[in-house]
Amino acid sequence: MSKPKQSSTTTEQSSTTKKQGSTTKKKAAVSPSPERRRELLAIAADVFAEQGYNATTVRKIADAAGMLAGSLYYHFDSKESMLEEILSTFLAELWDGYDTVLQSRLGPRETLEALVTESFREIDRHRSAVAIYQKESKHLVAQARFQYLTDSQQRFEKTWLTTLERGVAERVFRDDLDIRLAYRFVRDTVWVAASWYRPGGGHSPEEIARQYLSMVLDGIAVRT
Amino acid sequence: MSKPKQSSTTTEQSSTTKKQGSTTKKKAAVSPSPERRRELLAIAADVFAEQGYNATTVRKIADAAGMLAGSLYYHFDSKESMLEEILSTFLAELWDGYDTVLQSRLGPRETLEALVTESFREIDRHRSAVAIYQKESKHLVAQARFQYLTDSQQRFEKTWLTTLERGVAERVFRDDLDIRLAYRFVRDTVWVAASWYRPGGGHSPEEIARQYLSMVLDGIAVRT
DNA sequence: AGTCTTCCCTAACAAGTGTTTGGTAGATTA
DNA sequence: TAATCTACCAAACACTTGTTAGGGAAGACT
Repeated sequence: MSKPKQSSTTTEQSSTTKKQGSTTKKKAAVSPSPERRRELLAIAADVFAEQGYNATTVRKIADAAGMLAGSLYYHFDSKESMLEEILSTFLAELWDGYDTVLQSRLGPRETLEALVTESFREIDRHRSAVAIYQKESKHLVAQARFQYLTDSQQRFEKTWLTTLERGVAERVFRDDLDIRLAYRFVRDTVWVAASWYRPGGGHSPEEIARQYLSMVLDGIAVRT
Repeated sequence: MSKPKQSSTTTEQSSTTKKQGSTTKKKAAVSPSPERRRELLAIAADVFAEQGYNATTVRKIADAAGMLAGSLYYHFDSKESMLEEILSTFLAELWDGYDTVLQSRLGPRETLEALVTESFREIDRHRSAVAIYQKESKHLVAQARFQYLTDSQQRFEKTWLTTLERGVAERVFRDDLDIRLAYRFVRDTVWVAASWYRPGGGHSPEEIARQYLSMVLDGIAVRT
């Protein structure tokens, strides 16, 4: 929201926009160390998660990092590119975990259990990123820059739907449910946990996964 | 986020702050018709829900309403008071519905079913307000002005926990589950539906409620 | 007829926004 | 020792933000 500078629509080589003119890509500061970047991104992610992306000013991030607003631009192109880097690294690691699960070619029920458990582990590791993803992804998908969010979402949906359909075909999941509703049900129940989950809160990710799976698979009612 | 004007901290009777000095309470425009207010609030709620509160400028709301930004202040004190009115009227109607259910003194399972069904009806009626509530309430509870959000949340939690505990005591709900986890499970699964639910999408609120209840109560696995 | 009331517009304001530019202290390298 | 590089600061910039003040057109009421 904003994007100052840039006068009209097409002309770009005008006056103030000098950018750079040396190395390879866009501008991206001089040569910041990757470790410091990660530190700052972790801080930014926490602030984004707590206050919301739009409500977070670069000055607040800088405050939390013990520096001034302008100094952030030594490490990052823009506030938005911080957000992008946070979300894309999270999604990359998430799919790393998912792919490992999917390559094991388990049965549908075991696949579902493994995916859910893996999801809770990711929530444990990337709590802030997950919270940001949930709150902001809906607006971001409209922007071309965040195309990978849409891609990921579609792959996500396909993965889950396939698993559920396989389960129905193999008679381990009920066949009297709207499968898309079931998908959203499973998906949402898992990820909203990021909004209240705090690491070190007595429950390990695996424990939470076990209980959630127990409820999702068998329900909360007593069997009669 | 902002709050311009108001120079220092305590002095208030300075220069520009004339406010008014006539009727009774704060300032609140002259005498806008309640119907027009409701119209504008509905529009504002849609924009808030779609873009997020902080990302929504008063000019965007005014655009959607076919008027200019300043004109909104004939009807409302501030952008924040629009948000407050949207959320408080939603919560009032929600508790209206809940209280009707609770006063029927049904059994725990029937209470749960009725509460969930009522929740989906509210999502149907106040889709935008629910979406706003979910995204923003976490930041808002910090502000004294939104104290009623905290109150409502606590009453919500108490209502659900009591119902679940009663169910466990009467042996209709499983006793091997962490009841607080079960609470969050039920609560979240219901309300996140607002993020994808669109009225007229083939499913009535009652239908969705039925399917959700079926999953929550009996699980998605086939009974063996 | 005139006065009031309702509802909006025009035009500005002060504060806050993301971002840029130039500089500089301290470590690293030549 | 001088040159270079790293990571930051200080100060500004163009723009956007919520909000206000004054005014005016159209109808309602006296």
